[in-house]
Amino acid sequence: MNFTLTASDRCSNARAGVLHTDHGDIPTPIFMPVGTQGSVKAVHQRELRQDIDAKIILGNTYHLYLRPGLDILRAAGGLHKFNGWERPLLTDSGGFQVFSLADNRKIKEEGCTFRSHIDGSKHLFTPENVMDIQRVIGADIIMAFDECCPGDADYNYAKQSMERTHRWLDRCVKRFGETEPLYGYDQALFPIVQGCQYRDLRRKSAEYIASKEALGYAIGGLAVGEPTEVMYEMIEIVNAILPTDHPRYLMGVGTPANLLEAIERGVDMFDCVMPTRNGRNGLLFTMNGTVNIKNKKWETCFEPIDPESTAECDRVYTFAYLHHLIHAEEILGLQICSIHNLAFYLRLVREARQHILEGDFVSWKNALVPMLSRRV
RNA sequence: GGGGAAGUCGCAUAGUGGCAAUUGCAACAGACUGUAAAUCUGUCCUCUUCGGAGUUCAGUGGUUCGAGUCCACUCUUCCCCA
Repeated sequence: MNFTLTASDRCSNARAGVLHTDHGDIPTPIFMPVGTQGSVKAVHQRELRQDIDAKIILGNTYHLYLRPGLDILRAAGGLHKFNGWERPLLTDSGGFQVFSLADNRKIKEEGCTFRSHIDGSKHLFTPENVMDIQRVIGADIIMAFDECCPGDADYNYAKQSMERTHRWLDRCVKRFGETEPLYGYDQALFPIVQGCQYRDLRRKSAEYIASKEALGYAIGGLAVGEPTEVMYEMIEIVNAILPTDHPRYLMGVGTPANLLEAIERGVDMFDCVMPTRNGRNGLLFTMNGTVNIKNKKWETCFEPIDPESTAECDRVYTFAYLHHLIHAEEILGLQICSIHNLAFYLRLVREARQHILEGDFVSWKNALVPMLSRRV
């Protein structure tokens, strides 16, 4: 795997590039739809390819390890074969579940013990076995096992957590180096910057992570409760330290405006459940702002959802019809909302890339951000 | 014609002397950021300065300190027998 930096914006830290993998090229900046359990919820692979043109999607180590389990994934020949997705895949390590399943886990130096949310059984995740599990899943990009620290953690906890994440990283790198891909194509390990909302910790973490000479670098532990401005500041601090010739991946972010602000600050890759989850909950992202399709005002709006969209459903179906489907709890409604939002996110990063190449990214972004944050 | 049962805030329900009144649905809003989420929260008689205030349980009248609840009559609906 390698990264080509195609263009750097003169007025900001925004960049355009291409990430080459054995499953195909990924133009950056890029948004990666989240497919936790080997499926992007409510969206067919056909739609991901044709309507949305997703270049890479995520899977999750914790969820796939619990179900279907490693025996099945190994027998299938890895996740690409199992779910029929022949483009690149990235797996998160379970570090986010250390945060989101806080009531069901215990962190120790060795690793983290989880109680399964499915059947209550106990499992131990260590940096070593998380590398082994991600070898079996077989994503093109795999993530270091970290702790995603809560946004309101105090300084001492954030420091301890960060230092432990660094020690875990060393063990991840060691194990990763001692093992081979199982299915005949390369895998890259991305380390993750932590440090919560503390400037000196973020700097320290970025320096430590940068010293690992990885193929890409991730920024974790943001958008977990801290103010948006703090998040932007942390991105600036970290990206000033991370090498420029490798992709930077901002984990779990965010709103359309968050994406553009982070791109301006030099981020290349994003993933977030927001387009799919909020879509299933009736929220549409558009160039004019957010639409709550459940609201009565859409009952009689017979305009197509988005005539400019790459997704056929956006051109064919109207707001009124979608309003009806969501109220009637028809599954098709969830599908249309999810496809629309993902197509919108991919269009947003595609346009961002185009404007970086054309050299007018900042003015384009500054005009668009206030629109994106409105409520329609 | 005779006998029986029942009418509660859109619908359906709870309530057997202290009640602006239970619960579900519907409706109307809001939240959601490396997915334990097709989930969760709020409002849902009227007004409100969010402290409260005012009118309610088919209708009318009565008993009672106090009635959705007890009594009388009226109206309406359903069931059974002719």
